[in-house]
Amino acid sequence: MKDELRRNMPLFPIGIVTKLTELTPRQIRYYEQQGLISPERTKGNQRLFSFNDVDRLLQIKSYLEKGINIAGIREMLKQQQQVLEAKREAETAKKELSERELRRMLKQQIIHPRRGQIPLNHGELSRFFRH
DNA sequence: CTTCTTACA
DNA sequence: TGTAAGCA
Repeated sequence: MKDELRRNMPLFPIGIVTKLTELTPRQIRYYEQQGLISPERTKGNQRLFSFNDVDRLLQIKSYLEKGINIAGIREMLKQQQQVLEAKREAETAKKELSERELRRMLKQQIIHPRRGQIPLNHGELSRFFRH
C-alpha cells in the first residue's frame, strides 16, 4: 500500500524517459497534451515523471503500435482506471469486514469466556469498543 | 547542456 | 511527427 506512493513519485526528467521508452520528447509532450499522462512539474516548469507515468507511456506506445488512435487509448485508460477504482473499493470493503469479524470474536470471548482464559479488564474493553 | 513553448513544414 | 527559434 506504500508502494503506490513510490510509484507516483515525480522522479525523472524527460531525457531519462525518452531512453526508458524509446519515445521522442515531442511524442511524450504531445501525449500529455492529449490528456494521456499528467507528469508533475518542477518549480522551473520542467516535467518530472513517475514510474507510473513511464509504465503508462510504454502502454501507450504498445497500443499505438497496434493501430489504436489517441482517442481509443484515452478510453482504454479511462476504463482501466475505473476497473482499478472498483478493485480498491472491493479491497476496502474486505478489510472492513475483517475488522467487524475481529470485533465480533472479541465480544464473543468477553461474553462467553472459555475455561482457563483470563477475562479482559475495563480498560481493555473500552479500548476495543470505543468506536 | 537540458528542457520548454510556439510555430511551421 | 520532426525541426528550428528563443527562453529559462
